[in-house]
Amino acid sequence: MLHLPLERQLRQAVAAVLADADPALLRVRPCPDARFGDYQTNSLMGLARERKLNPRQLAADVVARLDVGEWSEPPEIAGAGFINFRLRPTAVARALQEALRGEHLFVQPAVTPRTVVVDFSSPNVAKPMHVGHIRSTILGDCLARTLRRLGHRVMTDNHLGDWGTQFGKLIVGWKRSLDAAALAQDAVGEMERLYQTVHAACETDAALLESARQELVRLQGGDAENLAIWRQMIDLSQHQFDTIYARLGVRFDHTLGESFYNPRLKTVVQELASRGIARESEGAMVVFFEDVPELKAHPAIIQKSDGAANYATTDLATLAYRLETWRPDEIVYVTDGRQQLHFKQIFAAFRRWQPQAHLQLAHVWFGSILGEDGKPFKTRSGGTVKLADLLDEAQERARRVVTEKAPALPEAERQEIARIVGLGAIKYSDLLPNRQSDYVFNWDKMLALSGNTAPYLQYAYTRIRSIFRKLPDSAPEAVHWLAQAQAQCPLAAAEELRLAKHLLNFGLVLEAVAQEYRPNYLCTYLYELAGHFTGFYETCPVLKAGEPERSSRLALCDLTARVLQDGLAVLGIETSERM
RNA sequence: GCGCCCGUAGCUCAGUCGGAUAGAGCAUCUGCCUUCUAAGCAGAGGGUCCCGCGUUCGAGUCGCGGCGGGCGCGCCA
Repeated sequence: MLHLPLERQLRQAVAAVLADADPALLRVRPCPDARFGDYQTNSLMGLARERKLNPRQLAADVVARLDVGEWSEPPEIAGAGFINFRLRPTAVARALQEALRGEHLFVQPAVTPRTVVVDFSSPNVAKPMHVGHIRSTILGDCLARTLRRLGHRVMTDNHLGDWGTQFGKLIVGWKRSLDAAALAQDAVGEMERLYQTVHAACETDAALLESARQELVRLQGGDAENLAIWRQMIDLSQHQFDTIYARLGVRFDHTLGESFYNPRLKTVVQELASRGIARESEGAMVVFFEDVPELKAHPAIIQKSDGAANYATTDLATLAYRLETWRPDEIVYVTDGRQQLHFKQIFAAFRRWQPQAHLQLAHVWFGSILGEDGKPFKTRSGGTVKLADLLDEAQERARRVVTEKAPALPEAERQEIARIVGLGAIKYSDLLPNRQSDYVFNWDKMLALSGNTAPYLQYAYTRIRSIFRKLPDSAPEAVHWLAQAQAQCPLAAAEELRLAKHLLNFGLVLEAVAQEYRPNYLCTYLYELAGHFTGFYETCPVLKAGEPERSSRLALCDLTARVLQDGLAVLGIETSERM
């Protein structure tokens, strides 16, 4: 967080040299290589180019006016016009003391908190949650947690697929071949069976297909019996969703499914039609985007030729409802990449509909989950992999490892560790790759307990906690270091200083995650933090060190544990005291 | 046909928006447990960043053209 005063001073210095330079373009970032220093700015080279100035001369002029001695050694000009800063250890120590006093944990809360709606997960009623839902659920939850951690107001909303043509077939199945015992045993499995049975039969049975259509029409028309069946299907499904979300630790502020917006659909269509945004084409109501080159060939249908609305209509109604009700600054949609065109259409249609709205819209998309063969991930028999089974297997595999590595721990504790490690492994392996990459699902890699994985980070945390368990009750609290550190610089060892400096960048990384919707930045940061900690752990004895090193190192351990725990919590991953 | 994304070490992938000598994990090889948890650490080898042209002080990153792969493209969501 010491890049902040450096950046502030840089802006002042540049303003003194070039009064009209845009301060927003002036940034101080961590150096890519510690040999150059701790922080750098490369902004002056861009500035020099715009104005046809000599970049090194500009850097020299700026450095001459740069007052950063409180935090940094004298800045150095390097290369084509970089300015490098090397933090003074006393400034690092000061930031650590603030954190020990509880003033911050290396995160600066947002100066202007925003209201952000995060739309994610969105499973379908009457279907089991499967691997296809995992990325949206984990990514969306992590982004919500990141934004909250930075001090923003966040509303999570689960836009359930609880309406649509599939309910015609489901109701036919429910009425004709429902197995009550199976429903009591595994409601979602039974509903899935009903749908698949009827769907397959409709291929050859035209009369059955017609029945399904009629049941759908009755449902849409408000038929009491069909509505009751439909509501029961939602309740049974919601129970399944709640079970999974509880296991994953995912929480929604709202669960407003597609059906919630049914009463608003007609109005949306009428309004778009009357405003000339949508027009009739081949019997359907269609929004054309002649002015958007990318969408010129891709108009959006908002009402089918049979008069029914579709998902574009629902999404527009949803968007408008959220805007009216919650007044957000931003809405984030977390879905897979195949819906890119759809969201471009929705956003473009919305801009034309409500051009005055100050609302940021983000489609945060992610790649597919593939099997080892590079094709969409399936079970050996070719079915979809159910999320509950996936979580079970992760925990079971983790349990075997825990039992092998820590046989002395009581059974109940090993179970709990296996839960934390197994779920952590799944989440971390999902958040670690760039979200836009296709994700190759691999049990061994996911649950590998070495390398850049959740267990490695969780293990680093337990090693720290283990030190504190060994602390005699009479030992001074870590905060006692405060008094000692006033007079002397305790961060003498290179490993200590490196670890301490890395702690400072926690907030910077969280901001990057929120800015680009990329949790993998946080994964990388935490992995580096754990790496710096183990480097420190190997070379710097803590409990056996004399004072003041001992207190200083205890403080460093305490802060590292807190950042690790907090960072993992932002990823939605728990920590354990022992492993 | 058009659009979006991808192509980086043997394998799986990062690369913070154009910055400095391109990084990590796995795998391979060499060391390190009488010492706060070895689920660990230290070190080594390994590269035509798909190809070509361009933009500029500087390109894995931007533009154009190819090659290869994935996905999408009016009444499913």
